[in-house]
Amino acid sequence: MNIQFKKGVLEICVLSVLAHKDCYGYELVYEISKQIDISEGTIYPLLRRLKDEGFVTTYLQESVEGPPRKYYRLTDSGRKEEHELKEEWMRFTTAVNSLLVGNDAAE
Amino acid sequence: MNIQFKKGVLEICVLSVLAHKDCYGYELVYEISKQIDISEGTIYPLLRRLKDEGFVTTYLQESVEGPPRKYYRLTDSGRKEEHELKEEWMRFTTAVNSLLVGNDAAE
DNA sequence: ACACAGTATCTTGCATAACAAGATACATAC
DNA sequence: GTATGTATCTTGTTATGCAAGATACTGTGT
Repeated sequence: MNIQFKKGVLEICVLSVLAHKDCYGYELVYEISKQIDISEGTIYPLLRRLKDEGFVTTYLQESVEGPPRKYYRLTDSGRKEEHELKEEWMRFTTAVNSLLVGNDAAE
Repeated sequence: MNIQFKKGVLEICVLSVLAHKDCYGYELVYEISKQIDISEGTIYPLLRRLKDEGFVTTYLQESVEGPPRKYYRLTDSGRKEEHELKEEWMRFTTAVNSLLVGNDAAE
């Protein structure tokens, strides 16, 4: 998979999953990996950024299967960001596709 | 516009425009800018990479409006790359959208 | 002659984000 | 006590886009 394509997009994916339910990091990797390859070395720094920017808050919860889990929950600001980023992503892919298709049609 | 989204995508855009017609760098900026912001500091290094990788060849042509233009033409390898990258881009956006829509539906 | 705008190419240094690899630690099973 | 699965986090590397500026040719206005 082209790593470059993911730049900026994984952030929307994380926000989008969190808009559905609170998750811990390891769980997010599992959920997103159903569609897109993502590694732990990517998710944890990303989650830290989202917290630093105020888009998520965290809380710890114990687990019977291993060490305690750090859950992430969207803030209002995070919900707004999720919405805006998603709109921007849609605009962007529409623009790209019109460029690609436009040139396909002309071949 | 989110700069990160463009990572890797501008390369397909350039290849796709070149699949339609030979272009010089300045012209590519103009064509792609109709849909996506792109600057000259991006296009020239990108074109050099594409040439180093054997996806394009170049030829000079004089202009009455300024300095000579360096035209870029797709090679067979470049045409193949354009096709493969486009397919990968389609697969990627489908995967992302299914993640985003999936969570929209669950809200 | 001189300055300026438009056309055209190219380079340097910076910012960002994803990843591989590894460190750490808890729980359970063998 | 060793290995496996769960879980978090850090370090160093890599790739790409951008702003800013350098260079140079052509035509226009003064």
